[in-house]
Amino acid sequence: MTRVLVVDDEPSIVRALRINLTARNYEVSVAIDGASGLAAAARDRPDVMILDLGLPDMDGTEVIRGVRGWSSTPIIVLSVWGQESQKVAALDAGADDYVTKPFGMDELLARLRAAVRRASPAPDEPVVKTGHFTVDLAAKRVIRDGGGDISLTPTEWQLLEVLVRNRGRLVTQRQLLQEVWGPAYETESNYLRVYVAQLRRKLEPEPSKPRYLRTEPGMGYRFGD
Amino acid sequence: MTRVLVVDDEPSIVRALRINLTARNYEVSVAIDGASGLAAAARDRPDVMILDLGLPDMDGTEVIRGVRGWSSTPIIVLSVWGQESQKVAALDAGADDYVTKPFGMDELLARLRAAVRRASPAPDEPVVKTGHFTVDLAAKRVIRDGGGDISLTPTEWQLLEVLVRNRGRLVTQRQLLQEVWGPAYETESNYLRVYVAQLRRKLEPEPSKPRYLRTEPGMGYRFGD
DNA sequence: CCTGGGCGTTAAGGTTTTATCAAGATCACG
DNA sequence: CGTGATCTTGATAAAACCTTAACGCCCAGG
Repeated sequence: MTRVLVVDDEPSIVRALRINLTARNYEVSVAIDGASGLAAAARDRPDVMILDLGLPDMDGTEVIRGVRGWSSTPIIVLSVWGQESQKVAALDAGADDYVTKPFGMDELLARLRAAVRRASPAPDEPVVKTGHFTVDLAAKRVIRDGGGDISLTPTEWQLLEVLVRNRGRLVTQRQLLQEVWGPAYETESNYLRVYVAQLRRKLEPEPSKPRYLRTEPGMGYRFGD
Repeated sequence: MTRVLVVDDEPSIVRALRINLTARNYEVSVAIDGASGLAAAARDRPDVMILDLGLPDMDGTEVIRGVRGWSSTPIIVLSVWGQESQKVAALDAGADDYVTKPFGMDELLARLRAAVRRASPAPDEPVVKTGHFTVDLAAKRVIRDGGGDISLTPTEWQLLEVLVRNRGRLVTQRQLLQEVWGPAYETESNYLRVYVAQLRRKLEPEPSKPRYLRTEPGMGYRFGD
């Protein structure tokens, strides 16, 4: 289910969006100012954001920059008609699209679909096989060779997913922490050690001699066979 | 240089776009109907397309679908005001953005920049091959010809990275020390000797007769084959 | 022939980073 | 409200890494 974060302080707009989006099977969360919008983006990891530029507490482009610092989640911006320069500033700050109020719900929904579609360009090989187990990204399953599911906790799964999507490539500790725990946890590298160890215990044939979940000391981890 | 394909049959718009885009250092090509637009897209491989929906020969969404069949080049659509359903159809067909005529050139340019930025996440050419090994900057990996990873420590990587990014060029000791250890270490040329030696031991077929990591006495080092 | 500077090599010490374990806190669910 | 699973946090031992210093080589210049 696609998760949408709406950042807007006008109750009528929030209400309209919530109803329409929920009816179309989006999962909607709402923030009513910039600061809580940034917090919500970090916490909820929405698949797409709808952001009103006329927020009470901070400039819309600041919010965009705040999110763009660590995430490439698509951002669709809302603003009143005629603010040409604002449009330009928002797009240059990293917004993906722009809708003028009052807007037609159909248009907004179409732009939303377009944004989400653009953002997910990875319909590639959702199944990765190694010599000892198979990871099915789409089905969220790990199957041991010779049969038998390996069950992972949500955090373990997220971590494995990031590594597998970048298989062969080194993923820095920062990036892992950011993508799994959020930008506020960039320095909590202990979490990584604990969870990498758990994954190794579940996946590796010899957990003390990791073959698939490899450590690159001082840099990060790498999934590879 | 970014290549833009404009598909529009209104001479005044074509002229305005050509002037403005050329002035901003885009390379502009033009087609005046849908059929030649599709042909031009296939032939020129533009980095981004600007497409007017009101073409004489075919429906705009058909053009979009035609391009989307084989390419993910960003498409920005132009159309007259008020055709709400047309917007929706175009976005759903695979357009990336939508601008209503009459439009402000600033806005169009901003949307163009946003579209190009989204589409090109990889500006680098991060793989360098020599006769004995391959350096993949993005994956932070060195692979020996004949298979087998060579693992490097963080400092070794940084040093190798600076040299490889400047391959063929002489890099002074100062520059290396500054980029790897920081400006305070400009004179610690002993560090360089230690780490260059380590890299040679790991990479060179004959470490005592360096072929890829060459010393330029009194000056610095050079990566080359 | 001697001397000194630049470079290559090596290895020990100290520091930082990582693996592993275990217990307390928190969350989800009935 | 209780229970089990999951997540956080801290401690400790092991491993990897960086720094530093010493020594030898080569070559140019005195």
